Amino acid sequence: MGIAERKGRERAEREQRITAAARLIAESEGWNAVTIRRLAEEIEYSQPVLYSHFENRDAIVAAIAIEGFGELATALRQAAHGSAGCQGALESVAMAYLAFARAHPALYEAMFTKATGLRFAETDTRPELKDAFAALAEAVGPARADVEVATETFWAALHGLADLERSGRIRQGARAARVRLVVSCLAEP
Amino acid sequence: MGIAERKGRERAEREQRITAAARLIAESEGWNAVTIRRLAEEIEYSQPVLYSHFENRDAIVAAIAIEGFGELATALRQAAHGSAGCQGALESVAMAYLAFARAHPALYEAMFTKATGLRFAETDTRPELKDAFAALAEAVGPARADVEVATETFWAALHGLADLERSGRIRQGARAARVRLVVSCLAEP
DNA sequence: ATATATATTCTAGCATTGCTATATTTTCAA
DNA sequence: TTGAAAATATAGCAATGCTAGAATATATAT
Repeated sequence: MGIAERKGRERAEREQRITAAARLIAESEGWNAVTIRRLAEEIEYSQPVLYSHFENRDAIVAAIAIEGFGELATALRQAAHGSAGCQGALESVAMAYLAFARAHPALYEAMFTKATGLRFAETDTRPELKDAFAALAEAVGPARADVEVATETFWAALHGLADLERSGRIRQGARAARVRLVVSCLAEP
Repeated sequence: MGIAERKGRERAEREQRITAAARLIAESEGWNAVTIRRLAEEIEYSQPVLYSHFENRDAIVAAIAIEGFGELATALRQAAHGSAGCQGALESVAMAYLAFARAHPALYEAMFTKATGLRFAETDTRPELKDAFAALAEAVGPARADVEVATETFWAALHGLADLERSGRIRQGARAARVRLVVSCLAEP
């Protein structure tokens, strides 16, 4: 009997609707507008139902953050493959990273400032997180010996640029110049 | 009659007590523990008094963030003067930046993630913000032609490193290596 | 010195939030 | 069809940011 399967499917669907609604609201009105009541209304169930899917509000944000890391990884890989040459790929990846952050500000916020509980270097690290790091390492790797240090530094530079751009603390216009500086640093030995 | 002066002094003192209490609580228990009720209790006044000093809770965080930028500026300058040579100064400044973020995590959080409303490149930008940027530029400046781009990129790299370290997403051990990489990039033409 | 006006502070409460205990309904198997 | 179990809803708690209005203290003018 496929009853259990159907129920499982329906639950997964509803869970998806929850995160989708949360993402939509967060992107259009900010994370403060993402309340349990609002989400319950959106999916047309009562509030306690949400707690049968997620332990608490933060867990919803964390789930979305993990989605985001998966999407970021594919976006970076797509950029890497679209461009030939080491330096060209690095620059493409860097620009893709910043574009991603700019296109989904609430998602990026979930990934890097809301869901701080998601560690990287631990045993329970979700594959999506490792994969995003790996996508960056692939772009950095071929050109350098100290891959890990270089990748961490590359990531930090990109994240810093994304964050300071978002908060309007560095000029929006000089993005390309800053990326060129970062990339030129990492491309050479 | 110095009555108005006395009142002004008392008000300023009370305001200082509010931000001091908020900072203390934030550093020891996190920003969630910084509630208006808690602060009111701490300064031994009723809650509405706080609203005669600050428009709302966020304004308290913003005031603390500005304090933080001032302190960061002096810390960076101290590091720059303590070390001779261009490259040496750059590295000292970088390490001082990361140490500052590590020593006052709640303060740093206030500066860069809580008080997002504080813009840099606008007319109403507080001098403390400009000064912190200037302190970085002083360290970057002598070695480069494109000072502004280089300073923005330097800042972004440092902020990214601080943020990813704080959230445990890059290894705590390799800090020096990453800083060396960043500095070597900016020191050379 | 006293009364009045002004400034200051407090009490009490509203609306919203995350979350949960409990009641109710629906679903499935015997 | 009926009874157990799973799923869902109602109602409410405690905490939060914030504010209206009452009450108190303070300074000035007579």
